Amino acid sequence: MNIFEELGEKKTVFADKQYLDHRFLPDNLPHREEQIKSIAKYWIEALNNVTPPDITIYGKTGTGKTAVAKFAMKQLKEAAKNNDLNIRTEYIRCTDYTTEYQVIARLCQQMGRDVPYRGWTKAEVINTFRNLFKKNAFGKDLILLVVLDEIDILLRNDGDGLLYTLTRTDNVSILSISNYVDFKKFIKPRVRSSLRDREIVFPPYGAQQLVDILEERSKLSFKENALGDDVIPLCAALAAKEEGDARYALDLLRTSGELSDEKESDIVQGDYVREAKDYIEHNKITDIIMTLPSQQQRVLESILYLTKRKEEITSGRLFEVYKDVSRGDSVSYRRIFDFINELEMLGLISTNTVSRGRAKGRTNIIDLQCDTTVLEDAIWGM
DNA sequence: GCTCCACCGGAATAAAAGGGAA
DNA sequence: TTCCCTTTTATTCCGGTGGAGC
Repeated sequence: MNIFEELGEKKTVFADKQYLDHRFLPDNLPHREEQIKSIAKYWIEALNNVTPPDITIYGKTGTGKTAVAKFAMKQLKEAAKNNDLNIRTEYIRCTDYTTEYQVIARLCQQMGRDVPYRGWTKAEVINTFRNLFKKNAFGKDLILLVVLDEIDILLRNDGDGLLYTLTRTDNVSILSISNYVDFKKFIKPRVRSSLRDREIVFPPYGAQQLVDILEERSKLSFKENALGDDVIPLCAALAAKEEGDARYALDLLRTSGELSDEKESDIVQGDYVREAKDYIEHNKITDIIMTLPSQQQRVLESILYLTKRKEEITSGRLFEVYKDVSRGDSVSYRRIFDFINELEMLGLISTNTVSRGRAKGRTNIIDLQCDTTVLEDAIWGM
């Protein structure tokens, strides 16, 4: 028998897993009606052939920002089609397109103009982009709504040039999505003044709200009676503790189901959820570390070494150990400073700057934020 | 040969609080 | 006790280099 067919016949608690993927866009988003309406209230201008105001969305991970934005895009596209208007919506994730050049080039490409990744000057690309709005044979003005997801990443990396360019292009409206409230500190005043944005805040989901979300999705994705009574409340409770992260809740539910299949059980048990929690945590860390550049792995290795020796990790001591580990092939302290910041952004470590007076000066105290055994497995193992 | 940009490091500036002067 | 200075490192600013697409 064919091995794929054989595996395909294995029994499962799932009806269709795809509905548990956080990228799946459901037809309705429970407990986000208000936020959708807020966006619609501004974007409706586009249907009157007026460029809508810019919008900024804040909220922690898994609070439905991306889903709501995409939902609004879809709805607007439908409405525009019905009214025969020339409205375009483009979604760009700034972790994939990390500089002004890349974003503008991507926008050109998505709107049908071929632009090379390199070779052109920034000005050429921007001109090409702006020309898209000029000639319009059909008389109707083109209005572009750009969704910039995780814009804080781009601002940190490349500055506010992109926002400057976009706000100074007629008929472009920006919807920026950020995990951090303070991302505007990266925007200089000259740009901030032209970014007259409306702000919408996404609060974390509460446990009961997460239950509603999970129940809706589980109806689509699990077979009937495949879930134990306590499974959804448990997933919701655990995710509520993780700052109301719906993505995490969905992950837990899916992984619990997968564990259940592995054990060839007909019903997902509450115990599997707890197992799933460990599994996800372990995998998350391993994934992050595997994709880390080797220099950063070395920094992490040094931190692990010092943690195991129960030494207090100051930035100076870390640099010493790092140089030792690197054996000549090391980068400067200046670089390590950046690496430490990046590791902190990833949630692997935490830092705390303290000052110890005249004799000792300032230093960073670094703490490992993940399980040492998991980290050891990831760095040494495999 | 041109451009973008990831990666890098030097130099300047900022920060905090113990130490010492008053 | 108060206040300011010193010390040491964090943090920022900025420019250089080289690989890669064109």
